[in-house]
Amino acid sequence: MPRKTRLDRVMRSAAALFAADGFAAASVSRLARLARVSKPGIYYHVRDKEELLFRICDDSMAGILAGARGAVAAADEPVARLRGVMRAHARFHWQHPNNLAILFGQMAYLSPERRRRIVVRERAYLDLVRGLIREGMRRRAFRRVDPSVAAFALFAMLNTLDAWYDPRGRLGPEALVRELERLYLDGLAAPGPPRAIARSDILGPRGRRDRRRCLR
Amino acid sequence: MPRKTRLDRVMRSAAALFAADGFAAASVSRLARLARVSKPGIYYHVRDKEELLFRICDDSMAGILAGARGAVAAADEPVARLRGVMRAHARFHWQHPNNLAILFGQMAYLSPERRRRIVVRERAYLDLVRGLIREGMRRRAFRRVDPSVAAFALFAMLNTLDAWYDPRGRLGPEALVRELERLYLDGLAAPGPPRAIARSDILGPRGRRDRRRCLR
DNA sequence: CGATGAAAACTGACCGGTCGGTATAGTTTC
DNA sequence: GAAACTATACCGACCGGTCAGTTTTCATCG
Repeated sequence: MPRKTRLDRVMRSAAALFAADGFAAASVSRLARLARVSKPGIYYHVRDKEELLFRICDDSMAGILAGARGAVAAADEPVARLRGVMRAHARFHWQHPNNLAILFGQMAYLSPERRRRIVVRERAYLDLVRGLIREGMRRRAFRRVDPSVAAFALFAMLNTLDAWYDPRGRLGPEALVRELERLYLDGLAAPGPPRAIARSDILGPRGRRDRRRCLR
Repeated sequence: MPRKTRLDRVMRSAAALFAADGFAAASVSRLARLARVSKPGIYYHVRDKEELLFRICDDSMAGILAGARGAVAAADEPVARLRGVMRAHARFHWQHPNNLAILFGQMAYLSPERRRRIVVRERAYLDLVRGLIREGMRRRAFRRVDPSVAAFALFAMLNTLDAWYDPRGRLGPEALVRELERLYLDGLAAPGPPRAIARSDILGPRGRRDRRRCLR
């Protein structure tokens, strides 16, 4: 009955429905039923079905961008800043489980003009991360990589989380994001000169429990 | 007029259409027009629209799996094998630009039974890569990571290539895949003890042209 | 070799149903 | 009394899929 609640309920249901069925396959009638609103009641707030999608994408990009900017402001070292950005991105995903999937997978259904408005914000996010990587390279904290490729690889990892990660599984959200940080920053290959004797070989075997830590 | 050409043309057009419009938004009439076939001519070969999607997914998974197994057989070291798998995956993507996007983004539209058949093959691919990572860890070629997370991160990078990589752009396919290999294996962070002097600092500045190579 | 006939490959027209969206008229809420 | 709805009925467009009938293919036979 309060003004905002109705539209909010519609938007929330729309996010769930679009994420589950895809924008094209989701029907407004089903959305109305799901949100316990009449169909004209939806069109009272919204010009067309596409506007629902646009609002979801727009709000999501705004939230992600705000999170990233906050993370950058909260640290002054490139590695810490990038870690913060990754955590903020992941946190947004836990809090809005549907939105990233929609943003990543359904944005193509927006009209060119509306899509352009999202792409602008997306570009800003990309530029922020690329700039972070470039700054890290300047400060010798990062290896020389292609900043664009590195940024896209990061987004790929984070944006597809919902496709394969189950928060109720073996790894909790914090453990997962730590694992991703390590993987992205340190890579998969063992450290040390490629063909030389690895440090761990010299140090000899240890207890299994903290193998991980000693290789850090 | 040869038997196979017609169905092949339909399948090829279907892959293009599904990738461009999404499975739900792609109509069989448009597909028929695109493939220069009548609509019943499509249903002569195929029970329903969904079977088109199933065939694309099934063929794609078979191709990717075969490529990965070939790459494993062609090398005997974990790093080389993983590189081979990454290259085979990327090569499949260049050769069938639509298929990975469909496999990754449209598979949800399959019926449960058909989807299960794809998931089984997908699981085989995942297990292959996870096994590769585990073997590499045993041989001390890889750091101690969570094999599942590492495998999914790899797939995320490779499967979303089409969303942001333009083969006609600055980086050619070979250069890109090399960059991804380096990023995935060596990570973003600069090597060496975190707070010690980096080797490049001792060696002093060099010409810009081969900065990259000297850090390898 | 050419005729042939049946199976295979294919087509134009059409169907029931659902879609996004609207019109109208009435009801609740502040 | 305006804003925020609901109920209902409806629209034209297009959807996936089917049917009855036509063309093409091709092994077989004279």
